[in-house]
Amino acid sequence: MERCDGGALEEERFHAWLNLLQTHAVVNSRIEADLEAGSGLSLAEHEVLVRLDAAPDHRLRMNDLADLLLLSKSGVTRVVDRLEKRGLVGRRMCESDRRVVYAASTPAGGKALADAREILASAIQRSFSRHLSDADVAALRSSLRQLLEGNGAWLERRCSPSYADTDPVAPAT
Amino acid sequence: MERCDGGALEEERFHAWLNLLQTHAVVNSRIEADLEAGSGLSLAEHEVLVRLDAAPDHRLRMNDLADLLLLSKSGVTRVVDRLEKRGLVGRRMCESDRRVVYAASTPAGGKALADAREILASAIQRSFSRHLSDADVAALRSSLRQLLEGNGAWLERRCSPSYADTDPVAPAT
DNA sequence: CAAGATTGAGGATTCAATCTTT
DNA sequence: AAAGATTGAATCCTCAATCTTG
Repeated sequence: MERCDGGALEEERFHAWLNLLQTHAVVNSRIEADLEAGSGLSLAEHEVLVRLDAAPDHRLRMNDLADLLLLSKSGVTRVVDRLEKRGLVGRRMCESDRRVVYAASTPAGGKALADAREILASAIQRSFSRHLSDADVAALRSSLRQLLEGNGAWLERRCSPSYADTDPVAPAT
Repeated sequence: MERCDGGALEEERFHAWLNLLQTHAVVNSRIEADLEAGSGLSLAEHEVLVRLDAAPDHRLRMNDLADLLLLSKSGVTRVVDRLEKRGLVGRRMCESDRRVVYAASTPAGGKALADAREILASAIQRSFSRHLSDADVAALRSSLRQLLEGNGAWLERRCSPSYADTDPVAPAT
């Protein structure tokens, strides 16, 4: 607690939190703008394509997609609606349990993702990576990971989509 | 470019960015939920009150408020609308230039802010500060600040509202 | 009844257009 | 015409209610 110095430490942390807010707002909006301008995909749409691409058979149940995306279930329904209208994903029924719907990546979706990859990589480079040293990145990830763990939000599969070839654990369904 | 190792470094940074996204989403939603439950204020509304409270005469032009808040001008108009309906801020005309409108904190707004302070402090403590060491906080702030500077978004006054007593520069109008 | 998914309603935000004042 | 502020339309998101299937 703040018993040591009457609030200065608390201040320091309050500002650190403000910085996190600001940084996210600035970096994210720039990256999303670059991605959208270059590929026509929002970050949310892009992440759907990433997750589907990473999944076995390039498909996922809507529910599982919602867990991965940190988005409400209805939010996922809507993102998938938009992508489906554009032909980038499709819906497929499950034979064994007719309640579930699979979202599946289409060839066009795979191509859109491939096209977006370079664009996103250079956007991240421009607005994020370029400004940090290797040590910064390592320390940042460590702190961010502590925060995720501390808030009960650390799921390995959430944080390591197939963008990484390094896949230490099997993608458990 | 990624000429060093064929992509592993790039991967590392891509994941660091994903972690930033996730951490912001998780930490922020928890803190905002706590604040909203305890004080009825959203983070955006709270920040308006903070900025007005920090300003000379407890008032700011709508335009300046928009700069500070990292929100569009119309967004500010709407937040102020909501707060005005609840009596927490008021609008005042400027005599010398009748185009400008001041948003001014009311006594009720000051009280709401005072009430919210403890709630927000403990929310930040619970979902953020508690999980980081002093060294973590220092390193995190350093990295985040580099990112802000690198993206041309570092404005001292933006990142140090009057929550801090330390006010090195005069709040230029 | 519980689980998976969708739909409807409502909130918050942004862009472009508008209005007023300089 | 330019600056300050607001408004309208559109988008995206969430919550609660609903529908279907197990």
